[in-house]
Amino acid sequence: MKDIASSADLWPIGAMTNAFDVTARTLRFYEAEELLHPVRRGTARLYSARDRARLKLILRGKRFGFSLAEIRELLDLYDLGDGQATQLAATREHAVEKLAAMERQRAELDDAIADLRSQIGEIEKLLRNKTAPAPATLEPDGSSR
Amino acid sequence: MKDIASSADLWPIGAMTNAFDVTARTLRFYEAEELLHPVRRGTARLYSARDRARLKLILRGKRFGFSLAEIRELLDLYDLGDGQATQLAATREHAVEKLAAMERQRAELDDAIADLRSQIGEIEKLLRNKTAPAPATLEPDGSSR
DNA sequence: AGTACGTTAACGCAGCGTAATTGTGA
DNA sequence: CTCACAATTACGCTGCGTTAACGTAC
Repeated sequence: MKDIASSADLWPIGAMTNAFDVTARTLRFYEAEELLHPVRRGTARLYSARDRARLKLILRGKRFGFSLAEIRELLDLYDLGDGQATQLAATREHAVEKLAAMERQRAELDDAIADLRSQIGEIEKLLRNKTAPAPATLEPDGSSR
Repeated sequence: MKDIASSADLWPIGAMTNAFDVTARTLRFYEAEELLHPVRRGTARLYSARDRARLKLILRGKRFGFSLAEIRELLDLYDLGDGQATQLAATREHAVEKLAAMERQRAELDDAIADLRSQIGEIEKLLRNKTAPAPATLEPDGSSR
């Protein structure tokens, strides 16, 4: 019998470092932190498509400032356990909370973006009529919104 | 002559710590990091409305994970210098880049939010028909989109 | 006006806690 | 390559001892 199953899309650590531009050391570190769970063939690590998907999420999470702890929590939400209803319900709760937090974060980011946009507008205004005195920036108490 | 001008909305450090819930130590630290530039009366720090607006931006920036270095850059964009046209144009360039970066960040956050939403959908599907085996999560290569 | 006293804050530099690697020697 | 553990680096403060300036009360 051909042994197709054993090479079923499992990547060794070197392939991972090439594909994702992380060091092997870091992959082992993530494993120690329980973010990844490659299977072993003997002592060598083999990463499945699922591991690769998880790594992708990890790296994305890092890019916008989530800590590894937060990322682990997120990943756990994606790992539906054995499907016990109560367990699932708890996971759903947790996910909904996390979602709300992320949406708040996006709202703040939107505010910051809007502020920066209007600041660019101010700069361009100054550039157009290069004579006006135009002192103020940052309104005293831009306040609520 | 009444000395109205001297009390022109300048807050001592204690007022700041109360209003913003930061320690005096932290305010001094931010000053050392050139994020704030309170004026001095003698040796005492006095914070203007502009300083307060900046602090507000600093705290918001922190809330969504910007480093102090990034925040300082942002603040600098809000500080239009003496209005030299070339200088202004450079500032505008910089601001536009920063804006693009923030928009990329928001796009990634949107992706993460969408992923989490759909994951919640999956969980709820499982909760509805509590019999299905339903193994998979995290598509092998969710990829480009 | 002078002065005592309590509060508030300045200074400065070492140290701390966490997070995320990274190095090392086997 | 593996493992376990120590060391490092970056960040963001934080503690603390000491001194100085104020503000009100007498």
